[in-house]
Amino acid sequence: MKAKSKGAKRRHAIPEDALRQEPAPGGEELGKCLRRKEKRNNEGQKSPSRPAKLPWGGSKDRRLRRLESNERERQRMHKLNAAFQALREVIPHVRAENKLSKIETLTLAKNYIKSLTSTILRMSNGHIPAAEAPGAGSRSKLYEHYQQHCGEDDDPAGQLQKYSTQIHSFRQGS
DNA sequence: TAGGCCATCTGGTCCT
DNA sequence: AGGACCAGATGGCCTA
Repeated sequence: MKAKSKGAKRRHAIPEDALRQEPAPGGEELGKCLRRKEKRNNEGQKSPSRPAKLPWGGSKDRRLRRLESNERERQRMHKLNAAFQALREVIPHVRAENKLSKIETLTLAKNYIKSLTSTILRMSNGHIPAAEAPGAGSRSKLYEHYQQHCGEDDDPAGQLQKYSTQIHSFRQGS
């Protein structure tokens, strides 16, 4: 994969002032958005059911709400990215210099969980102590869950190998 | 230069 | 009603 040493992020959050002022005449961000929207509106409407709405065409109040909504969306995405970062940090063998992409992180995490699950099952012969409590079935919930999601023919012993192979391939790709 | 990845904007829909 | 969530669109940055 590639090194993601992006410099200063391209876009900047719209300053607080923008929430209270008319859009700056030369406001780059706003300008870009307008251009994009214009382009989109000029290209045939993809969803005829959607009435074509003019960018910032509403009232000042509508524009203000849009900007606030953008800010919330930004914050939401930042939280999502923080969660991705936290996930990267608990997956072993993450390359130190090259950040895993989101898709890599999810794929690796999935296989890591699978490999851990198969390891636990192997070590406990399919019987988790907690599941042996009165009222619990003879097969652990973990085992049932594993069978349900991994399938009977998905060799549990192969999960670790699969995970290791994947880590290796990610490393090679970097 | 093409392709991958990402941040951001945006409008629709769902939920509280 | 307003916020959260989602998916599509767009453009910037980076590497091969």
